[in-house]
Amino acid sequence: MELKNKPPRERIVYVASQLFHQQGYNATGINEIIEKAKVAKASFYQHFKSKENLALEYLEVRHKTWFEGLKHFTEEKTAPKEKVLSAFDYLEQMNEKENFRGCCFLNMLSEIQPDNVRILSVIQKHKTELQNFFIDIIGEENDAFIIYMFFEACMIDSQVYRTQNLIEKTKNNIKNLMK
Amino acid sequence: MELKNKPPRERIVYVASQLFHQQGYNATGINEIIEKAKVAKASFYQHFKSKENLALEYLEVRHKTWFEGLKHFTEEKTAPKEKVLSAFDYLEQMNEKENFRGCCFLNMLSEIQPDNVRILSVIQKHKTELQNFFIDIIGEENDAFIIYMFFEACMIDSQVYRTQNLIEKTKNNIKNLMK
Amino acid sequence: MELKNKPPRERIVYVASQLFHQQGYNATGINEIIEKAKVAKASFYQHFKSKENLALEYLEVRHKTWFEGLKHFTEEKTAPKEKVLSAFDYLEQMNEKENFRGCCFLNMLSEIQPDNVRILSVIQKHKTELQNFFIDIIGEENDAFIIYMFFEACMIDSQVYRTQNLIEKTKNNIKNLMK
Amino acid sequence: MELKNKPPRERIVYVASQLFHQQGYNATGINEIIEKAKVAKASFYQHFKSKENLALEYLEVRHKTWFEGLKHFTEEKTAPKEKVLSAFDYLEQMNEKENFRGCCFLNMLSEIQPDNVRILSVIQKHKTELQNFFIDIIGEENDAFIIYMFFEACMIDSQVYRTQNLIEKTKNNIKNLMK
DNA sequence: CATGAATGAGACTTCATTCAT
DNA sequence: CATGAATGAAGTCTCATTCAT
Repeated sequence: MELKNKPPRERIVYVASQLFHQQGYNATGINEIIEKAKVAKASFYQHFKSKENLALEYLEVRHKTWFEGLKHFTEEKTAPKEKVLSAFDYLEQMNEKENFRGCCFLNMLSEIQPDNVRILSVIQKHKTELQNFFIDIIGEENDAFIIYMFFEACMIDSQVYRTQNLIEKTKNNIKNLMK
Repeated sequence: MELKNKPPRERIVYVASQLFHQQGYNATGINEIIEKAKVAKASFYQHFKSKENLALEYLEVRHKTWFEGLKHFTEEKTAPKEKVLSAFDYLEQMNEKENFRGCCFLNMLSEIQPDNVRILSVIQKHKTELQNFFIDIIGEENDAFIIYMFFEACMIDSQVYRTQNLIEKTKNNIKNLMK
Repeated sequence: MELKNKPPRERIVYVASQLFHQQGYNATGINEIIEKAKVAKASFYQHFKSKENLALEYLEVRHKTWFEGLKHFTEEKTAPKEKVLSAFDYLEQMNEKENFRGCCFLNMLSEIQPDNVRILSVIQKHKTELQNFFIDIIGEENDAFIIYMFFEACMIDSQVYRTQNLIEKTKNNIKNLMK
Repeated sequence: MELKNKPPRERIVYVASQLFHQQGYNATGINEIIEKAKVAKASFYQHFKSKENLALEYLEVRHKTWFEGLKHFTEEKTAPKEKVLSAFDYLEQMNEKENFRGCCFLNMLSEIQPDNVRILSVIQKHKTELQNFFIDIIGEENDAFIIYMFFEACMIDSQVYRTQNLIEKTKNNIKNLMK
């Protein structure tokens, strides 16, 4: 992605997204962001009232692009079973692409304070949409929640062990479970 | 827990455990720890070479006590199904007790850098032992992994929504699935 | 020198120069520097990436001003002998002015670690320029080195005993040696 | 040198001497000393009331052993010229042996505060004895001071450039100057 | 809309020293 | 004579944010 020609605001969001996801939210300082985004400090605060506001934008953008990617991956399939399996393929691809850093919403959840409702609600919205995604595919709510749980656990497990092992196992299980 | 009469090292670990779990690792400074543990800063560094070393001890202690709690909860049951169900009861109880802060190992995982092998391996050890815990109960490995995935997902989900809803649903599912 | 109206960076360098030279490099903390320079700590680190970078600037500035002083002292003389003698006069004057603290490059040399190439090379540059200064005046290299050695030894000796005694003796010797 | 079987006090002085000379006085902490000397902290303060007292002992010991080494090097020669030349040989040998760290008395001088009379007087004593050493050999005071200045300057110069170059030049000069 | 300079508060860590045993 | 635990002060450096231009 060519940053040079993008407007400052986009550069900030892009750089921050990389850094927040790879090193964590608290471990990433404003200074590092503006330096790598080649933006003056005051310009940063012109666009974002605070670091937390940047975090919100980061999550919103991620929410959008992540689901776009997911839908792009699954839309070519028609059968529910195939759609579900390609959701797990998407997971594997993202793990490779992003170095097994897991779910950036859950990572953020680990770092925020319990009273931070603004960020928490974005995280909740994201997970609720994921649940609805599976409900839409599968139809039956309880089964959809089981797949959702597999999905969440696979995401976590691949972050813990930095492998796709459990995802592969789970795809096999799904092949047997869903007729 | 009465801190006053405990030796400084224990006070440090106890206070740090509370704070790391409730506010996160990076959000908790040495200053806050020593102030609440009523310990001089240099005393802290006499006991722990660095903050990371304290993190390691925190995770090791947590690993030990968490499994003690889990085993204490499940050992009175004999049937595998009952044992599994009480593991989820344990989860619910911990959520209440600790304000839905989720799994401290996964929270720490979100905050460390990818190259931090020391801490990562403690996290991996913990999750591997949890898998083995379910394998021991259930016998069959694939089924055990499914329960493990339910467990992980429930832990995450209750941290996201600050409710026990998914845990309750999952316990009902398990009652039907395991005959 | 009126500090109040100077920009922060100059205030820092000026105050640090005084303190480094009078108390030594390691004995002078950032806190003392910023307090006396009336500058916030973060402002300091905006201007200097580290204390060592300040040390480098300190030596560079000193290198420049010290030679300016030396040349100012000697340029009014024409005969080599007179030029050399006024170099020693300069030494005496600096001793009085700076409380017999000796050569700040040699003082720094005592404090740095052997692998600190950045600072070492500034020190070497300074001493090489001093040798060249005497070579330019005297013409013959071996004789110039003898004067250089006298100069170095006098600088050291006056720091050890806090007197100008050896300098006076040496000036007399030079009067006899150089015809 | 086998440290294990020596009494604690000797171990402290030996270790401190190495560290003070190689890394500097302020850069060497008590903790590093007692750790490498394998001595408890309180034991250290049983033997030395303060770090400064250890510094004094370090300099006193060094003063003794350094002159022993010098005399050992020069006593086999009879002619003044030869004695002087072997003093410079001693310098070269010490440079090699101690990694061109220069004169530990001058290094200490760079680190102490101007009002530290206790340490200053040890340094002065050492340099005075060196002057007397050359006076004893040469007889004539003024000539002796010239040799003393050569010696001091060579010591400094070899610390600056980490070479023996100026020492070699100076030995050649002395061969010509002293008939 | 963009900027470099400045900031108070706090980060983690080490200093030389003393105390109770 | 020896010791491990504890300490107040200070060390260097970074945090998110604001200000004047």
